[in-house]
Amino acid sequence: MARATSRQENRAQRLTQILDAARACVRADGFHGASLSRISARASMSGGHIYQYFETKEAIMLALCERDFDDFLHHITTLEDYASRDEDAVVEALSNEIMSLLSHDRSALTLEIIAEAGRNPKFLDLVSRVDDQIRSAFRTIIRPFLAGLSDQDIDERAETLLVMARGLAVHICTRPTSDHRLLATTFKISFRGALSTGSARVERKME
Amino acid sequence: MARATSRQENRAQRLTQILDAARACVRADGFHGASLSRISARASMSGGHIYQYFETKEAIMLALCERDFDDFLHHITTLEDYASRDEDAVVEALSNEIMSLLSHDRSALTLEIIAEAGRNPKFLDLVSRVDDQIRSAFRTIIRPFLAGLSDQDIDERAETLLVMARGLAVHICTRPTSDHRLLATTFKISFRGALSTGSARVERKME
Amino acid sequence: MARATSRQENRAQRLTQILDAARACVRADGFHGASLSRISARASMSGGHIYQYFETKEAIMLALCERDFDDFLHHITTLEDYASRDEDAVVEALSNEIMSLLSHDRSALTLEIIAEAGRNPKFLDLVSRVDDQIRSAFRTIIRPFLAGLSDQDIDERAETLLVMARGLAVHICTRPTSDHRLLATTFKISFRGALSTGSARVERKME
Amino acid sequence: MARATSRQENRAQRLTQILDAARACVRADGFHGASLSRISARASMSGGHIYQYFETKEAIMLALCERDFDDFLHHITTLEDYASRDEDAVVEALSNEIMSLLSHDRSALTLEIIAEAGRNPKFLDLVSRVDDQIRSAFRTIIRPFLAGLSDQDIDERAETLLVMARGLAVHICTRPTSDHRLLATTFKISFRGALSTGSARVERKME
DNA sequence: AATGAATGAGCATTCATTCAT
DNA sequence: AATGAATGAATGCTCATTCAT
Repeated sequence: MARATSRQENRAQRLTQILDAARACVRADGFHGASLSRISARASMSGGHIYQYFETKEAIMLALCERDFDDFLHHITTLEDYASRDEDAVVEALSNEIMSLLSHDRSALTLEIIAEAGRNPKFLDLVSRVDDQIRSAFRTIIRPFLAGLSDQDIDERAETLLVMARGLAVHICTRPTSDHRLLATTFKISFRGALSTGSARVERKME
Repeated sequence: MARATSRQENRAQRLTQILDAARACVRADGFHGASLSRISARASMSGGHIYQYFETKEAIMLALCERDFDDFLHHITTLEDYASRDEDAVVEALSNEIMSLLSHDRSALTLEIIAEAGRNPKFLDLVSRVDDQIRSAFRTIIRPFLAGLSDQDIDERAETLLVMARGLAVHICTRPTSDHRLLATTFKISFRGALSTGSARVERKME
Repeated sequence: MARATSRQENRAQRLTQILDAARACVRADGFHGASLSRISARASMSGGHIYQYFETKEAIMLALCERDFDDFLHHITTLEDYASRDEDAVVEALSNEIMSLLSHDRSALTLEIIAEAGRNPKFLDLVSRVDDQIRSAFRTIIRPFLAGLSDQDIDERAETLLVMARGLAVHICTRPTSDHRLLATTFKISFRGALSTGSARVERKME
Repeated sequence: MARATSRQENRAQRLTQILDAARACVRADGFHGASLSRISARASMSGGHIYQYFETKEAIMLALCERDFDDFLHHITTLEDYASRDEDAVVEALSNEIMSLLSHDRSALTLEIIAEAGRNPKFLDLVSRVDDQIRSAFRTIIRPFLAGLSDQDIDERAETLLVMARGLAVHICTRPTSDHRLLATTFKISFRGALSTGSARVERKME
């Protein structure tokens, strides 16, 4: 039993080693630029050994994304608790949470994934699944403040926040020196727009 | 003289050939995956010949991005004419313009560039320059509607629109089947938020 | 004692497991293509464990061939009983026996071995030993019908049958849909030629 | 024109270089054992350069076989001239021709191909095409001597010679020291059997 | 007896780039 | 201006084998 446990632990640790190394390499060289020989060197393993844990390089990348997304989603779902607070508090808290989730490290990986998703359906699936959950969380959070609106209206507003979150990830990577507070503020501005019932006018004009 | 002109024209045509081919290859395989042998085949030129126009593969990619960005900026600057219209008209018109600029084709290329910019300063420079111009255009457009606000306030709102534009590019690639009208609406919602002077409250809370 | 027996039995069973798995893998992928990891998977053993039964992959292959050849030879030697029958009966019976020994399965393996024997003396030894025994059996069978001929003459005729048997193995593999009855007939035609004393003329011309 | 010619010549020479090197490597290590790095070294070319002439290693091997087979077939078809000679002369001449075509070198390659054909349809096609032509040549040669026999009878006899030819190739590889005269004799013995009309008895007994 | 972790060399193939023509 | 021959390093991946447990 102790033996088996230690083996499983060892295996889990190896997986972590590989994914950590892969993450660092992807950050340095991108998905395609990250080579298995460099990943294995960074993981302090022989090249061949990695293939006892992952069947292909793509599998490593997918696992890496999944791990990252799982972590992200775990935090996202806790946001739903904000649904019961008052508007200003929610805007404030959610914006800060979003910003803290969007570390430079994670954002860079996210952009790699998104670029890859344009060509590889496996990655697109991953992205879609995360999108769905984020959208759903946002919907839950904003619905109480938009009592009179239709489901479609609420969906549009949730989508707005999702678009902003994606845009923030881009910004964090392309403007590495930019002020986080400024970025948080842009999210709040959009958030206010999304919570404003007055903007129903927009819809009317549209149709 | 006629000879010289024709030479220059020939050269310009070759450049176009190469960049068009490179663009198609990048869309199919990404920056890293696009190989010079495939680019040269698509451009109907020999592999070696390309090196009389570009020193490295990276130079091709940079030129490709520059060409795309120039085209984008040319359209963006024309947007500044909207500055004189009334609010609803501007929201409506600008949103539609943005959406039409963000073709799937261009968005996909933009994401490649952005991902690359995360680790290659030459690409980051390119992206930053475009960002600056877009931001500036947005500022010009929204300023008339936000008469009493400080420059910083206006900057925040312009930045919001820029973030949204980037987020929309992401969305267009990762949700290829999604409704363009929905995406346009999300931009409008943010836009309304950015034009709302009431959201000054947000700022007060922040500091 | 019982323990020892069971140990030996266990070992024998393991050997069989390995060789059966190796055979299946060789058939699927050839000598070179058959990998130890696939063999061990098919044998339901760990990769490392196999090395307690065989020192190298080559040793497995040699053992596999030996086992197959032993089985083949066991059948071949029983053919010598035909020596006492009348000519037509022997031609008929021996041809059928040969055909039934040359299953597609065995023939495919034989061809692998023969190709390997061309460059690996260990396999060549194996093949030579089997050849010798087949030749000897054929000699015993045909001698009664060729009373007046010299040993050399009889050797030539036995060799003829051996060549035909090898050729049939090739044919069975390269013409998988071909009629077994046709192949049996070709053997009979050669057999008749080998039993015909008239063909002594041929020899005379030769020298 | 001179330029173009020299280029084509250069290319043809390179192809020959590669195929010669491949042939030597296959003889030494077999189809799968022959590595491209060794082939390219033997051909005095860089590894990558070979891929401007052949798309895959398999393509090299197929081209190698085709070249060998073409040469073989070119000789085989000249055999049909024997059809007009008298029986003894034909037996003598054809047997010697066959033996001279079956050099050790070619036979070894043939065995590789045959073993491979069991798994790879592309090689099987190659072998089948050659088989068909050899069979056809044999048929043309023996028909004049078997005037009264049915087409099926003649087919059986032609097939007999084909089986012998294949068996001889095997023998030449597995008994490298064996006497070529002995092997020629075995072919003659079968040949006599195939030309004997008396063996019609065989057929009668068979059914 | 049995596992499977671990290695490092080797594989076929592709690549950006250079150069003689 | 234009070709495509040529290079050699690098890629993802598989292999036979060893070893600690």
